[in-house]
Amino acid sequence: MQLDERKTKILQAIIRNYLETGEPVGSRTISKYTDLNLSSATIRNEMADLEEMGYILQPHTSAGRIPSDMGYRFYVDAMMAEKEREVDEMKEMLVERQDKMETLLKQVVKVLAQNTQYATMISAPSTHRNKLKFIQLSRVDASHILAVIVIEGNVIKNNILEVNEELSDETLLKLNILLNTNLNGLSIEEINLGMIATMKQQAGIHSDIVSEVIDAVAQSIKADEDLEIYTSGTNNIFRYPELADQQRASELINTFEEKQQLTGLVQETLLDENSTGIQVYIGNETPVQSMKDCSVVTATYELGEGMKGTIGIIGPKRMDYDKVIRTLRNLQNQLDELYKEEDK
Amino acid sequence: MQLDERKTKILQAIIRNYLETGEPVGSRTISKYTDLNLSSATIRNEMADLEEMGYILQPHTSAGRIPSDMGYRFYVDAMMAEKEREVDEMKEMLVERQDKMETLLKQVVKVLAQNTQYATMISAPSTHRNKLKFIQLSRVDASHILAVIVIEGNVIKNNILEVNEELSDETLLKLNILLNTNLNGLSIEEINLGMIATMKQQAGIHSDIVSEVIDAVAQSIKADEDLEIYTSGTNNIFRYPELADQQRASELINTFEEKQQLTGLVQETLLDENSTGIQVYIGNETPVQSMKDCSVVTATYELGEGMKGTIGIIGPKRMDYDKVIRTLRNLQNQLDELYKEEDK
DNA sequence: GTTAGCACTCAATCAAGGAGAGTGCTAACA
DNA sequence: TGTTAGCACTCTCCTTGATTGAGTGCTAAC
Repeated sequence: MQLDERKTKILQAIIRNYLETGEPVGSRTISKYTDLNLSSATIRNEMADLEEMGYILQPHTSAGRIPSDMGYRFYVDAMMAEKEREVDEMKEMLVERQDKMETLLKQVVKVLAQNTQYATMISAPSTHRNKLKFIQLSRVDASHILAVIVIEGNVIKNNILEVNEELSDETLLKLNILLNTNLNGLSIEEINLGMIATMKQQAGIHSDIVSEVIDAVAQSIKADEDLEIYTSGTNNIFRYPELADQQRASELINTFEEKQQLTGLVQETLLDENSTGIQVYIGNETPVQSMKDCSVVTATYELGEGMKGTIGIIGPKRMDYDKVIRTLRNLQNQLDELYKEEDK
Repeated sequence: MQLDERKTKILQAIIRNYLETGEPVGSRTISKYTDLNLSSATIRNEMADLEEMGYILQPHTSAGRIPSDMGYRFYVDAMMAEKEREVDEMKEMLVERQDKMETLLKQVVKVLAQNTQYATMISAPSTHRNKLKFIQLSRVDASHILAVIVIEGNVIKNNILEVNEELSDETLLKLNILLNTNLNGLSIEEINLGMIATMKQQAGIHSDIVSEVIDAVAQSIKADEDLEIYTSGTNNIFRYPELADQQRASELINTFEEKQQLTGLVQETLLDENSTGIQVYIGNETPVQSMKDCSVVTATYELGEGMKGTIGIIGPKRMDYDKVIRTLRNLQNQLDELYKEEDK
């Protein structure tokens, strides 16, 4: 059987109606809702076909129909193919320029949650393709030195190292110069064993510290990478009865609190990236188990080359895909601009 | 009317039973549960008295009794007065020594939630009585310098400052020495205007930067102070039917996500501190509106003098007060030890 | 191919009727 | 005088059955 034009229209009408109401939609409703001028009986026949084809389903024998995951998928694909809509609203909402990445991300995710009324998340831009801007070792007290690592985009990491011997000021200065001249401007991947060997040699008796620092650099970047995720609007799930029962709500809330459960989503997103950077996961398509009754829309954002992060919106399957996608596009642009400004 | 010994025993029996079951408890249950050897009829008479006195109440005419807020209060006060119980379990759970305060706090709050099966929160120790350990300015690029501020307890704050003119290495070095010699070992309050004036004078043409740095120090410490709160186990509220309905759950979860709503709790706790540092808020006693159907147990912890933070456990009114308080005492001790170790 | 009509199904709602838990009160007992 | 047994009463909860209404599938007519 084929999805002819009439079937498509009916399917879309069903989905759109369901998105609004959250209730199963019957043949009579469609008969009046669309401008097809068909009787409910005809619609019923078509609906039976659509059900057989797997686009819609009945919660129980004498209820209306609701979209299946496959139905949503069809709807979303059709919509994504449409040309982009104009973007304007929400333009000013974002903030003055922010030094602190963390504050910026928290603000973004909050605004987004308020705007969409769904639960939202954002991952800090991954740094591992990024260039080291600056390293600084300082003595904190007799047995500890502080390593401050600044990465392009002004992301700052701190690390306290324990040392056995007390280091003199000159030694520290030397080490600082050594580290900076050798490593600045390099990405994490570009630091290879050969370089490390050379540096250790140059460091003489303090070669231990060199390797400790490099370990720290690698480690501290890796460590946070999969954890820096901010969320907002978790309690929006209670707006949607189909997600609000205790079992589901509890699991979802747990996922949002234990943020490392969200890393799967981030990874998946960065993996199967498409041209727009926007993806839609419906129901079981999502990589996070607890969201199997939700839809998830993700967008990749870029803060200069290589600095990619993920934004996610989590809501019911009957999410307002249109609005969500528009909002995310918009946000992508804004973040892009923000970066350019900062760079000036 | 007076609370004689028998009434007290009956009241405690009622509360204890209710803590376990969460169901209203009837006279027959108490008649068998206690070793008083009284018939249910006698218990009924006493219960009528207790109700009149306000310690218990009936959800509806022919249900058993449940404790009122006042009843809980009586129970908790009586319990707190008892001598401390022995502490042992959970001893090893805490961690190897942690450099990063943040990681430590996150771990603590998580372990606590798993242990108690309630929702938990912890506030980072307030720093404003604390001593500056170390300041370091570094040039990041032509127009930005990075100020790293380390405070006793190895709390690290970063701050990027914009400068108009490019600063030479020598200038930076001079400024670093100036700042450190003048400010190290001082608490935020001890930095007064006279000192700042002297420093500015010594800094000559770079006096702008001195004030900017000091501003940054003050600001960055203040800024985080009321926001660094970590939570865990939010979804534990679903274990308790009396908290799990949508309205309440949604509000609570929102409170836990918008952590600044919890600052009220922290402030309150630090304010009406008692000798043990442990407080119990029952129902409407809690300073956070959304928790009016919960009980909140808070503990003040100290990481060296002046570094005080708050731990909170939020659960239903029929919380296992005994266990919670024991656990918190335990934790206080452990954190205390941890600090001493770190100081060595 | 479309539509009207009818029989059928099922969830949701409501009222009625018990069952069960628990109470208050009274009268008897030690 | 304090305690207890017993009984009538109250109220929630659960079950049951009837009703309603939305929606369907099928068939026959247009």
